[in-house]
Amino acid sequence: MFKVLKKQGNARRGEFHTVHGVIQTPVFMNVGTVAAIKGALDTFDLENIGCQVQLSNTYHLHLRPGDDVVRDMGGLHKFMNWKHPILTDSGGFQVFSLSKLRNIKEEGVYFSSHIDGHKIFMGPEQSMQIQSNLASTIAMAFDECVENPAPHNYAKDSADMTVRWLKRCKIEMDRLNGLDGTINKKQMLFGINQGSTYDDLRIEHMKEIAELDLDGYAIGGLAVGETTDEMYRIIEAVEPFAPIDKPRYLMGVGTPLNILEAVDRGVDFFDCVMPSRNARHGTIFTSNGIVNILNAKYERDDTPLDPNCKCHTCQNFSRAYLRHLFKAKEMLGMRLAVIHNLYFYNNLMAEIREALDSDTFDEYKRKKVAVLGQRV
RNA sequence: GUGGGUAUAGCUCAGUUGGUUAGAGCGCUAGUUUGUGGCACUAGAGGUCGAGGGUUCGAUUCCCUCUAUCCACC
Repeated sequence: MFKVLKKQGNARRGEFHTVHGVIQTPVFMNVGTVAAIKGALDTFDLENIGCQVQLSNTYHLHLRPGDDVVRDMGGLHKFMNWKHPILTDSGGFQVFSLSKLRNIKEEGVYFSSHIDGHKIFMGPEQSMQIQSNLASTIAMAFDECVENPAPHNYAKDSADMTVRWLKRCKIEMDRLNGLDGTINKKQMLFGINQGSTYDDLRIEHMKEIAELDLDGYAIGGLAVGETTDEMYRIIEAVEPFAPIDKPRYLMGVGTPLNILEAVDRGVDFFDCVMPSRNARHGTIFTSNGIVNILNAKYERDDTPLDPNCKCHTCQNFSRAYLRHLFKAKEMLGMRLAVIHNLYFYNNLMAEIREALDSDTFDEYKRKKVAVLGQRV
């Protein structure tokens, strides 16, 4: 159940109630594709960072260790010792991003494993069954993610099929939630809006899936080749047609700036690999802008990554030490950088929520936008 | 001491049968990263080719001397 506590313009401050606890929104979900946050973080680290929701991946966990293994171990929560909500991505995007040889049909997608190349079939029913075995809090619908730019007719056919797939997902999820052996019988389902960069397709698609009374609505197929302005325009076009009493989730986005702009346009949920991937490559987000910790100028810099940050890394270690760890390719460097970047993202969301609570979001956003893209 | 080898980018080495602006890998410098194939990708800087002399229209390349260094032998 989703409750909007406050609104400022289109920006929403809300609460999403789940069997695994309440999610305060707007929220950033930390990406742990294979039931692990890359950079050697465990779930205790995530608690300290202030992470509310973790995202894991249907496709990856199906391949390894196998969703049947996770089910037999009591589901993802027990398996990785995480008590809070987990959202599982459906595998639709991975088919699009990982597999070059894929054959998309009405029944589902035929493609080959990125690990050993063996043939795999996944359709809406398979995706729901796997996610039910994983027993996540929220399951995502199985969709086709179209790369931008795409021809209008291809985008329309794809969006139409994604609606048909979504209906099959809902039927299968309802069936699975009713089975005796199901671990999480209250597993929720989010639908995914598609339609490439075409306002008419996006709006028509959103209207159709809004009728299905799902637990939440995602906007997918963005940040996959279109410009940032197009992305904002699509969000604006679709927002009026998304149910107001359900959370909106912008999939795979984005930079801190993207998140501020999307919150301002009515989005509640986010996830992105950017804080963790960039951290592993030495790009650090700070309250003063972006730091590339590999830069020579930090060789003898005794200050923390971000002087205003309260994370474990900034409280205890210097830029000079972090740079050394990265140069030496020590795992610890990645770990400390990931801890910081994830803290930064989660803290950004906490500040956004506070600003919305105190009706100062506009002012907060204006201040942040001026600084976030800069290099330190 | 004798004989032989080597000397080219910060490092390890290619190369030129003598011919425009001398290459690679690593390192270095900077940039990129958006529902994550675990450490990726893109670009850039950097060399009077050990020193001196000779042959030649022209030498990093051929010859001589020196220096450094490695190996073997005494």
